Amino acid sequence: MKVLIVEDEVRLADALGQIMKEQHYQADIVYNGTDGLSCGLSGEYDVIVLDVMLPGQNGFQVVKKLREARIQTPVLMLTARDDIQDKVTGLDRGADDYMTKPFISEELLARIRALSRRQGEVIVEEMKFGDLTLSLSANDLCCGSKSIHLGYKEFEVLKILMGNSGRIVSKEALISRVWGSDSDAEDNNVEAYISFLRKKLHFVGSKVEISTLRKVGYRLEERL
Amino acid sequence: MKVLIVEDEVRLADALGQIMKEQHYQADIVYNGTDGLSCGLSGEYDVIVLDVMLPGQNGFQVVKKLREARIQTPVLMLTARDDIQDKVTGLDRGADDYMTKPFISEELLARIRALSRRQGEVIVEEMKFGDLTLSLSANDLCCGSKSIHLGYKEFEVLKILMGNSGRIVSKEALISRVWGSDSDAEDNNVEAYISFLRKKLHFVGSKVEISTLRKVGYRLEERL
DNA sequence: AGATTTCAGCTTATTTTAAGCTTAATCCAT
DNA sequence: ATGGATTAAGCTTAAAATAAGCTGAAATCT
Repeated sequence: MKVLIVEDEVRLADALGQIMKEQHYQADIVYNGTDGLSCGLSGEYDVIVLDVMLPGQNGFQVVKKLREARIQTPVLMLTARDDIQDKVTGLDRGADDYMTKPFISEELLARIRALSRRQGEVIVEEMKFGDLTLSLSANDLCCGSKSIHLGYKEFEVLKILMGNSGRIVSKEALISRVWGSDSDAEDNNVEAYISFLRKKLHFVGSKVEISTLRKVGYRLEERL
Repeated sequence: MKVLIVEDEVRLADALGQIMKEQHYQADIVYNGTDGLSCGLSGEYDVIVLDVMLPGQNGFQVVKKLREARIQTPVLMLTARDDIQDKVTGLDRGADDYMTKPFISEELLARIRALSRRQGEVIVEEMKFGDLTLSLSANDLCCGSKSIHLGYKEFEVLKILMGNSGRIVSKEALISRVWGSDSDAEDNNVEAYISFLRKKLHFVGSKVEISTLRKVGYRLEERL
């Protein structure tokens, strides 16, 4: 079991390293966000323990970039503040769990065990809706024999729509889940992506369409 | 689903009202503890969102009095401080959940859903009256095999009429709930929408009609 | 280069407004 | 009281105004 610890307070970082050692976990310690990111990108860890407040890049930025690079290593974020906004931001950016300081080693270990277990779960490879198949690993949208690649945001938007099979998803919900709940993205950003997606749905010849409910949101529907 | 919001910061209160509106929840807003208590005592709400710091009576006093009056409506308390003592006090006095500001709408909604679920209530997807069905997710009005789309305001007006099955609803009430209590909409606006709705009721061939009570208001009635 | 954001012009749906109309209530002279 | 005149309330519509949403192209990131 390999754990990466990204924590700038040297005393705490060493204490964490010590705790890991006692469990016979192999721990690497780095003291800033940039190093954390480059180590994390190697994909060799089973769990990453990541402080939010870091010199250089903060924890949110690190986890976001890791996820953008498709690194799925479970991340446990640490923060001094018990701030819900922080928590939501962290989880939105792709963190898997969240713990406020101070904490006791038992709790840390329990959470790390839980996260590493989660790795063993089956990972869904694709989502379906109507005649569409969305490949979650390749970000490809397929319909029949045709297939087209989706960009990151196109992919995320469609994934959320498909995940809510047929239910209405508001622009606000899409903004907070794709752009981040603290972002300043405007409605038009969503509109633009909806437009891109409609073009691609048409390209692959799907019967599925994104229907608009004015002042409410969007949802997937299958034309007959 | 009816939600009572008791919050003295007008901006926040309005934002909360807006969030509720987006979910098609019916929200009443009051700005002090005393009004909160008297509305809460009516027992007509599914959830009460109650700020702790309020002019007049504070949130703790309000929830305590509600419970003393045997009102069991779930209460979600809001506070600026993340103070464990506050939390304990609130829960001791009878609050059901507790959330610190700032928070995001997703979390608020999740907690409200949890509280209303606890009540045993299922979240309604449609409303019925006579031979009419109003789809709350699609804003569609159905009668038998016919169906027609309602615009946002048409939908809101009809929803309120249906929600008061058969009772009289005044123009003022419709204005304050559909246009907003601070709006300067005139009676004629309501009349226009009533007219639009009557046309649509006729179109779908419903036996339900909107009857006028001069100088009093409107109500739904079913023709025989 | 590819992804993303921004912006402007456009289309379409919703909302407001206002004028002319209908219906109901009130008043007043018979 | 009765019934016509007067007034107020409400109804209906078309047109105007506004708002929401769409899309292509340019600009900006990465």
